Amino acid sequence: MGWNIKMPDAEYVTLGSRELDGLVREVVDKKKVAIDTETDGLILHKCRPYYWSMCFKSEMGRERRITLPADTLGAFKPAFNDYEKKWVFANAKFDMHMLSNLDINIKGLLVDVQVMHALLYEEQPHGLKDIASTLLGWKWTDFTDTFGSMRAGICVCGGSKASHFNKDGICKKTGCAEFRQVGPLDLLRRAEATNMNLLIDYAANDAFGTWKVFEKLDEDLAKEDTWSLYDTQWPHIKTMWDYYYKTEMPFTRVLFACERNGLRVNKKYLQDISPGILRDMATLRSKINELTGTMMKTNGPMLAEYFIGKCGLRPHKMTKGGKSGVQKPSVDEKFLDWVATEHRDKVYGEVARLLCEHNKIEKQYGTYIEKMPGRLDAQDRVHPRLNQDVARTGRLSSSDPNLQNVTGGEKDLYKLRNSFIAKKHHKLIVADYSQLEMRLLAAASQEPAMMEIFHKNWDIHMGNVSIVYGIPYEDMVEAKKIDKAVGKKDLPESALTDYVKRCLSLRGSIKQIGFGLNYGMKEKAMAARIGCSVEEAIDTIDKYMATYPAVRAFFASAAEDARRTGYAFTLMGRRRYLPDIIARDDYTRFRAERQASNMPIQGTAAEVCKMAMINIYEDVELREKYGYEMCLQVHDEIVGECPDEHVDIVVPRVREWMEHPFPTDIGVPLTAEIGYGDEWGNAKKG
DNA sequence: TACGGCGGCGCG
DNA sequence: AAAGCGCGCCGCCGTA
Repeated sequence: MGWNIKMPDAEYVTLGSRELDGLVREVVDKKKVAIDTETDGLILHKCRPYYWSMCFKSEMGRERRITLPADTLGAFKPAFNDYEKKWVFANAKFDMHMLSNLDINIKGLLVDVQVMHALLYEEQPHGLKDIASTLLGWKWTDFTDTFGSMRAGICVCGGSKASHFNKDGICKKTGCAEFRQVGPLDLLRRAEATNMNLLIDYAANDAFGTWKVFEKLDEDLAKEDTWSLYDTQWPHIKTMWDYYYKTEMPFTRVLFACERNGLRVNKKYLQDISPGILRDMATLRSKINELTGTMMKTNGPMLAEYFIGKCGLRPHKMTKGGKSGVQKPSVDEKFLDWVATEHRDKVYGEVARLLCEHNKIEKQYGTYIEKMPGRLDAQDRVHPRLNQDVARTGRLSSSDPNLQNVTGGEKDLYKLRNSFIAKKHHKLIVADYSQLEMRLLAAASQEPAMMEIFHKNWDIHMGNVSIVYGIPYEDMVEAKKIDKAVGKKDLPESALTDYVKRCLSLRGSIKQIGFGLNYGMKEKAMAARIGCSVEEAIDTIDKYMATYPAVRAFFASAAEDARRTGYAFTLMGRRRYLPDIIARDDYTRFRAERQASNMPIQGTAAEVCKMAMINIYEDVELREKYGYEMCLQVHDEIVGECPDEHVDIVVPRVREWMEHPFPTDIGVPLTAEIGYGDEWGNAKKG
């Protein structure tokens, strides 16, 4: 098996066996137990464990490594109900879902070795097999290698004894043509029938590996000091061990609750808007075919051939070239937009416009109309995963589906955000931080002038313009009002005087500067973004930096510190190692520098939202008395659901936790805007 | 036929 | 040669 250590024999304990009662008693007494499940699939809301395994240190100081059938789980309820016990998992939320689907609900603390690993080795993969192999030098075969491929078909008539299909889809054994895709369950059944010992051994490996990896990571976290911008403010978080157990471990339970709740989807709404979208796409497609005289694919290399080869346009940039390394002209939205405006009177200008429109609709249709119904549970709720060990900055990521990139605002042509709704007699509570990253920039740099803007509760971009250019803040506010009124046709165009226009344009450009700096943008890119000359961009940046010298110093020291220490860090002391910061290659090094200046801001913003969510979750009354349940986080936004009658109590309470995520002040006020409504897209601020 | 890479684009 | 941080997913294409 590739093991180079002495491993305890795998035990197998079944329901009704003589050993079971003794084992339950022993587990009840344990402070820490590693467990893992073997399930019939990966779907969070419906798959179930068929076997499970555990590992813990017995009285003799020796690890026990045990596989059990799922029907034994009920016997361990006394252990699962212990609030103090630490349950060690690899990918805890997944196993929690599987157990929960059998109505087994673990009350104790959820320790996840993958999350622990992500804190120390954020640049590496965090799967259990990867961790075990890099930390301990252990390897064992994965599920597919042990039990066979899931790709082959399986015969329905064959029952639990799996029979493979030939290439024509006919069962080799019976000639039966009725088949379905092989799932993990089929493989487990096959293993049961053919080699039960292998199954027992394999299942026990995962729990044992989890346990050994846990022991190592637990020690290593304690050796790792946090280095925080504000370390004196949290004397109780001295090491990464402290950080893990006080922050990430409780957060896992919060995320599990979010995933478990999911969001309700209005299936009928999706059905209703589907035909119209299909019609729009078909219309666009036929127009494109007509104009180009071909059955043109709407994306892919054919586009380059058409615009560059056939129409003779000059490409803006080239693609990377893939495996073959053949670079082709890039046909992205920017290019299509350019063609559509520069050549609007030509046939291909119109084609570009139509392609642009079509491709956006196609993407949204595929993602949110076509695939969504298959993801829903019996209550029409979708359960996106909220991954705690993916983003190197410490942010969450969302997948299956990703609800952190649902189209919104103007681009949401078919109001897809409104397909996410509250359940009956409930409202969605949508809470947003305002200008979180800009506030954290002010706090991290301790720039007094910028902090002052937030203390006065000014709009940061208008405040920046006001200070950098000496324009009275009131004028900026007035300009924005006029702009809004003209937009609504309450005022004539003539109300937009040159002065008002100047105020508005300065706000726009300084806003881009603010974002650009966070991303480590250089003046050239800034100029392109703002739509001004490079000289003007340099001038604006200079003015900005002269006004906020501490901000300049902050960005400079972010890169310098990373060069000296090898890593960038956040307010709570999470690190991101950046070996490329000393790369000889300029492009590589510059990228590391941009990452170094972005990490403290983006990473700290992630921590702010994380702490807020923990606070909200641990405010038990919110849940148990007022029925508030969290559903989703979109980086600086927390989406929850609560009964209609409790909205007035829940909203200010959620706001309070968001605005005070830490036990101490960070020197800049944080503010959250909270809206509620029946649909995600319509949650009105109130 | 399945998979991985890539281009492109959605969000913060 | 390249100069915008962090993600995930779609369709397409080349590959085995």
